Amino acid sequence: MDILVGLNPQQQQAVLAGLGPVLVLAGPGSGKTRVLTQRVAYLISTLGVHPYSILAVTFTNKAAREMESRVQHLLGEPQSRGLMMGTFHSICARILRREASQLPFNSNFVIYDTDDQLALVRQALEELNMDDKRNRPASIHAAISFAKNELHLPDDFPVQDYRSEIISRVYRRYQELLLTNNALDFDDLLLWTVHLFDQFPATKEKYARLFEHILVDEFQDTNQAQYTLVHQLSSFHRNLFVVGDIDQSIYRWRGADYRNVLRFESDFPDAQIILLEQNYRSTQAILDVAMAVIKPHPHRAPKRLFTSRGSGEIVNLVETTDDREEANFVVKTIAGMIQTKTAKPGDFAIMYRTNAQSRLVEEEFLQHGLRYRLVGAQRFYGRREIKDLLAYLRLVHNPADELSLIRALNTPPRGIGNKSFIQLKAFAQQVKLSPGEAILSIAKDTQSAVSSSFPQRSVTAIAHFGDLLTSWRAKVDELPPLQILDNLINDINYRSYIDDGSPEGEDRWENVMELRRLASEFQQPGLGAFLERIALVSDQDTLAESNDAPTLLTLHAAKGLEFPIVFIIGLNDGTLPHARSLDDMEAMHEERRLLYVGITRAKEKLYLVYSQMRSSFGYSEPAIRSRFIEDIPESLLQIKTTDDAQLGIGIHKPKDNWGFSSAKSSAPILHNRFSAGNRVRHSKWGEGLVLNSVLSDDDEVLDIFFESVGLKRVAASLAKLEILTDH
DNA sequence: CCTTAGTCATTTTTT
DNA sequence: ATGACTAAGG
Repeated sequence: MDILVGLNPQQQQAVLAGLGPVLVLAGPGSGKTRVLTQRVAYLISTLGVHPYSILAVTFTNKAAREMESRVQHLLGEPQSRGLMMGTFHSICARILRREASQLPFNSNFVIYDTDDQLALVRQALEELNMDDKRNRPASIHAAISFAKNELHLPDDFPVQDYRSEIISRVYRRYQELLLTNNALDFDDLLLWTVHLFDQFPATKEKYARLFEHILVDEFQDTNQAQYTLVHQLSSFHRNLFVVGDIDQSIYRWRGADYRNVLRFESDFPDAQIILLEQNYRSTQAILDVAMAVIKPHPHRAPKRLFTSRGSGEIVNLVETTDDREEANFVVKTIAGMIQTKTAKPGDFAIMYRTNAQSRLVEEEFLQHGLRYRLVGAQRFYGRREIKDLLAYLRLVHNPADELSLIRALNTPPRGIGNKSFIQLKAFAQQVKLSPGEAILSIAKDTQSAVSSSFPQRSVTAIAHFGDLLTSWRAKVDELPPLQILDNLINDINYRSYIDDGSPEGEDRWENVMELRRLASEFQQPGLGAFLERIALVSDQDTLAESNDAPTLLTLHAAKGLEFPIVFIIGLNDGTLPHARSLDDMEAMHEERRLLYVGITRAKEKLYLVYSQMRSSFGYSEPAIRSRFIEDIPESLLQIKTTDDAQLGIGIHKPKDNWGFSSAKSSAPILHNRFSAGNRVRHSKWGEGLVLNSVLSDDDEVLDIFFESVGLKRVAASLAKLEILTDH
């Protein structure tokens, strides 16, 4: 049977495991994706299971798509049609749309992102006359989210003290607000689905009978709600196949509980347990470091990792002077290896603890004129122009969405301000409609609004907006998302609003074009699928398909991926482990696991990098190297310093008396355009005095003292500088 | 109603 | 250092 070709005995055992519960404990790089894929193929082709009777839960939607295409490839074309695959969140969204008639929202619900969720918490606080300074919205929201993941509804939210009383009341109001907006937050998707199955046993039974086989990846990162859901869905057939690795559990902070793996063993005492220990990804040198890092972790089942890939190159531990130099080291090293053809640009990954750390590295890439790809959904969807247009689309899809209405109503400005909106809300309440629906009714019949003490001017403006909304909605079931998007971009003249001809304006328009490209992937009429995809994109989903450039990503986003050459930067106490976990044992253990995940992403080469100084909030402070480094025996490491001559890729830099390093080493190709003593004018910062000018790579780096902002370091090619005096 | 200057908080990690 | 939010002016 060619489904088993190339699998080791343990992998085969997993693929062929019989009916009933199965727990696969899979170390990093042990081929668990292959096992999952081949098992699905095996179920369909050999056991004759219908694809639509199989539910496979993956950690990202991208992983689901990949698995689907691999299964298809194994089986030959159409046999895999109907497979239910996706993340917990996207699967729940599908179920909820189908079953919305039994629930207090309709199937056009929108999924609120983090910003919307916070806005709603703020609104709840305000309505309850609570101070949002004393009660931080973010922390209240975290508490609500935590409660939801533990399946606590407002009614059974445990109230023990003053703070939980506050949270309980905000939670209750927050939940009401979501429903009036016909909106769900991320946690609701899980919560409502569990609730649905609880309240309507017949519905639960329908799905439990449907899914003969359920497969769950990354089981160590499920939370209480997801665990319950898996139980409900597998309650009929009990064919539950879960794959996980406690050592790789990194989402405790969002409610995940690796003890679900242990709970599985006790809840299903008859479960077959299969251990995958052979690693097919990394060299032994990398695995040894990984095991040294994870070894001190308490209460873990000791797992041996072994590889047949040979010992490989020793792992590098690199000390740099500060974080700027850290970034410089990484990019220089990469540039060097690309130049000497030691590696391809797509072979590299740079991993860090916090998103903020990407910036210095990005700047360094820019300086070197190298392309890179950045993993992170927030960066794109957080942009103003994207949020604007999505607000319009969501409103067209679901007029009850008040948050989107507020955003769309006055972008671009059309004379409907706060006052008019308050009047609108009052009017809407009178006629028992949501504000969005009220606008539609005003467009139809201006008189009703005028008569209820609305100034004529705002009625006209609102009616105009209502006409637009009505016209878009009229075609929403006929046109694909791209058409709807284009229509509204035209109708509101959006380009002239955001693109003023400046470079920033062009960037904004570029982003709109990117959104159009995303929309064009959806051919079917209707906005539901498109909006849902956007709401539930994971960071990994944004990873561009073409991998011909180094990848920048957080350690969290790196989960499940692999790269030939990996740099893990910022290995300093306070960064990794993060300062926020210093006083929490469990959190500290999770930081260790996070580093373990990062290390085990590497196939050939690994660089662990830290620096003596780190800057945060703009100030540079001394830092000590990560405590986790101390757990690695020195014999496993090649220790380097960037002022070490042996490194020799031009990282060595003499220090000038400002404490800045200046790279005079590279042969100057250009001439200095500026010199110390020049007075210059900068478009934003005004006049300044050049203190120092240094040629670096193919640019001129200037230290300038501006009257307005003080000392700045700029690249002459980027900052448009005008010389005021000549010597 | 929209622009601007000043204040302030912000740094985990993400569906 | 940067950006988001608030209060005052056009």
